[in-house]
Amino acid sequence: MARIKTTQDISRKEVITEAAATLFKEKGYKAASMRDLAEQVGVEAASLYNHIKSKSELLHNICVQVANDFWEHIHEVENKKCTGVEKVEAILRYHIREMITNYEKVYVSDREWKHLTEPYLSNFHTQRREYRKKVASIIEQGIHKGEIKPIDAPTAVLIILHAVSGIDSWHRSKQKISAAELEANMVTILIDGLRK
Amino acid sequence: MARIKTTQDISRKEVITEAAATLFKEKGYKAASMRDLAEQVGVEAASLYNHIKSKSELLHNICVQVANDFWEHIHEVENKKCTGVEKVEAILRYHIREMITNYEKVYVSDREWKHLTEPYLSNFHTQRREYRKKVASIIEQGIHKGEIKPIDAPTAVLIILHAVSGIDSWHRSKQKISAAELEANMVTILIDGLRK
DNA sequence: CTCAAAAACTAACATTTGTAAGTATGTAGC
DNA sequence: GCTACATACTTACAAATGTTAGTTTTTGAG
Repeated sequence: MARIKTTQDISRKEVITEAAATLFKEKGYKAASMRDLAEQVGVEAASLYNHIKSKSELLHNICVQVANDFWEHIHEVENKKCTGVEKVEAILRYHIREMITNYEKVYVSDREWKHLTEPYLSNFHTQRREYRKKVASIIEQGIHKGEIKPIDAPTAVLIILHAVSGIDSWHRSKQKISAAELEANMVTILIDGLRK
Repeated sequence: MARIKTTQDISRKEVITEAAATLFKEKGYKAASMRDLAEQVGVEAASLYNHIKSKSELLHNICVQVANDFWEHIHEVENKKCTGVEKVEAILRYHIREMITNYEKVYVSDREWKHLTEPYLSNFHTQRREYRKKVASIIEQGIHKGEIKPIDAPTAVLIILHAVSGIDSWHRSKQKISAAELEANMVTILIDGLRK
């Protein structure tokens, strides 16, 4: 009888969730079946239900975990004593690093959250909007202080956050530059684009 | 008996394709059912098959149409006599405008092409890669001529193209700035970020 | 070794899916 | 009005899906 491999640190539920993230990223939430997922962890589909409640719970857990990480981080940034540009740069760098180290989950949270069920869908949506407002507000402060060009803040947010999701292509790229170089390049282009 | 509304210029197949684009954008290709689509055009699901061959043909048509538009445009740009920065700006502006005027189809082509079937999937994938190479090559020329900062060109491409897909948020935004302002802001941030 | 708990299995289910076959209805030219 | 064609409808089906129920196997503590 096949068993889901675990270590002391990582529960079977976590193993399943990790595999789900990879699968959801590759095929999309809807196209990924529980039988696919079961095969990935080396077990029959029904066996998964000894560890999880439902498919949608998997997506939910992924999205919540990612959302909380970003939520926590932006609060730290808000309380920092530094310039607006520096704050934006810190946020950007965090997004880049998360997208590199935590790829599958961040990707899934970003592209598949539409398939969350209520009330989690509304919660997620709201938190996402709030997050963007926070970033926009930091940018606006920077504009007022003359550090940042007089641009439309929501547009800047949109550019920065979506640009990061392009790291997807970097992951798939054969001859890739290092993660550090990638980060440096992205910061150069985007932060210089903002700076006055 | 309900009938699909048409004008002289637009065939029933086109009506269905437009509705499909909207539906695929909202729910995702996999989650959008033919019964959903049928309801949208005011007809029974099976009736759609008098006009189309299959669900996947709809996605295929959408993706091909969008891909061809961009493909054609970049060839025009390549043959233009102007600086590299101007070429990149032209490409960026085209992307922005397409994302604004041709929203649903461009969005679907961008996010749902993974669900294309072979051999169309491979073709699309290849063309997409070639397209990005072309843009990267334009940027590299600009770097050599000293118009553009010495950055990693593929990274710049990734940023620009993905930033545009953020226009999605702009469409959903309640109190949006005008399309012209949006374009101006995006060009300011991104092109200034590239320029030396 | 024993035994309870954990984790796997098999079998089955109700739905939903894309689509085919056959039939009815609407429409346009004669 | 008649005919032919386009377009719709009804019915049906096979495959795939998420999930439950019930059973067997494995594991680890005493």
